[in-house]
Amino acid sequence: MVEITSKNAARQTFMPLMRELVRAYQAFSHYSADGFRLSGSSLTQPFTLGNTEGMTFKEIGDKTLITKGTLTGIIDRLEGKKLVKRRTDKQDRRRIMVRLTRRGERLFDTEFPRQIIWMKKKFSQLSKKDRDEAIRVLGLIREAFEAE
Amino acid sequence: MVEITSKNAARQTFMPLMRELVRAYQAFSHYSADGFRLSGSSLTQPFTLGNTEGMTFKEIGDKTLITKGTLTGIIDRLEGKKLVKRRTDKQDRRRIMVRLTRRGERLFDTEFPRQIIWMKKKFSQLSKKDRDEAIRVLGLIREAFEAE
DNA sequence: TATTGTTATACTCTATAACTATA
DNA sequence: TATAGTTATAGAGTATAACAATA
Repeated sequence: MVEITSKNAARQTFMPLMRELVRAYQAFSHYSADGFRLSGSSLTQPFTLGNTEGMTFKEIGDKTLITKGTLTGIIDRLEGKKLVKRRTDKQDRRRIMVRLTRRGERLFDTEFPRQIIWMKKKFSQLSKKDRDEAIRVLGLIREAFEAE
Repeated sequence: MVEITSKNAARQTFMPLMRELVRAYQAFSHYSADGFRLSGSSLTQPFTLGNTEGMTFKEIGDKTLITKGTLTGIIDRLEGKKLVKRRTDKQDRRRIMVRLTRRGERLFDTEFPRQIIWMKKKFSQLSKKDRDEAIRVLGLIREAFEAE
């Protein structure tokens, strides 16, 4: 049924994993609770600025893999919504610190837990053992792709 | 160090998994070989039209979770590049079949294997056992989020 | 009436290159 | 010169609502 070629061998071996990774992430991100959608690599991820003293553009970019030009626009929009504010670093005036405003913090403090509760309902369908396994193997995948 | 509240309990329990899922996917998708980038839920995923007789807009939308208005634009662009073509279904003239052109097939036949080879280099860093585990737990995650 | 796909609208994310200000 | 961030440009994905054609 299946041709035995090295091309097909590779497909058989890695396609299912690749597909499952995409599908799992897609299901996860697409059905995130509204108002706090977790898109691929954007700042809407609550992992970035919440519970920090602020970060420079450079730091945010390094962490999220967003290029600086793109980041300016994203921060502009968040600033427009009064969720973050810019502040020039006094030591090095090229640097600009970005930090949550009170309103931004309030959003993270209210919306984020709501999101968590919703996530909990979903992730609870996995056993503790399976969740630990998931964390472990996802870490391996990340390391493999981060290398170089 | 950590407050013991139900909110924090949820964070402790599910945040690491959530974070690893996002980071692993991010690393995977961001470093995909150029020219064939795998974005979140777009048709650039080789899983959609390759090796099919064509699909209707409805079918593609259901499979990729892309809404119909968005899909029209995506197909327009692919058609502009002469990678796909539209054909009205004769039985039900409301339906339009989308199918790879010869050029589209050629792209999938050449670029896709190249992508696979690159993926192989990365995924090979995981043992067979870990890859199987990854497929299994990612399937569980997908099922949890797809339910309802 | 219901379904399939299109159009119009508006917004976000994306990268790149040229630019300004600072170091 | 090098680094941090902005601006300008161009393109792609996103959803929604109103619409046309067909069933």
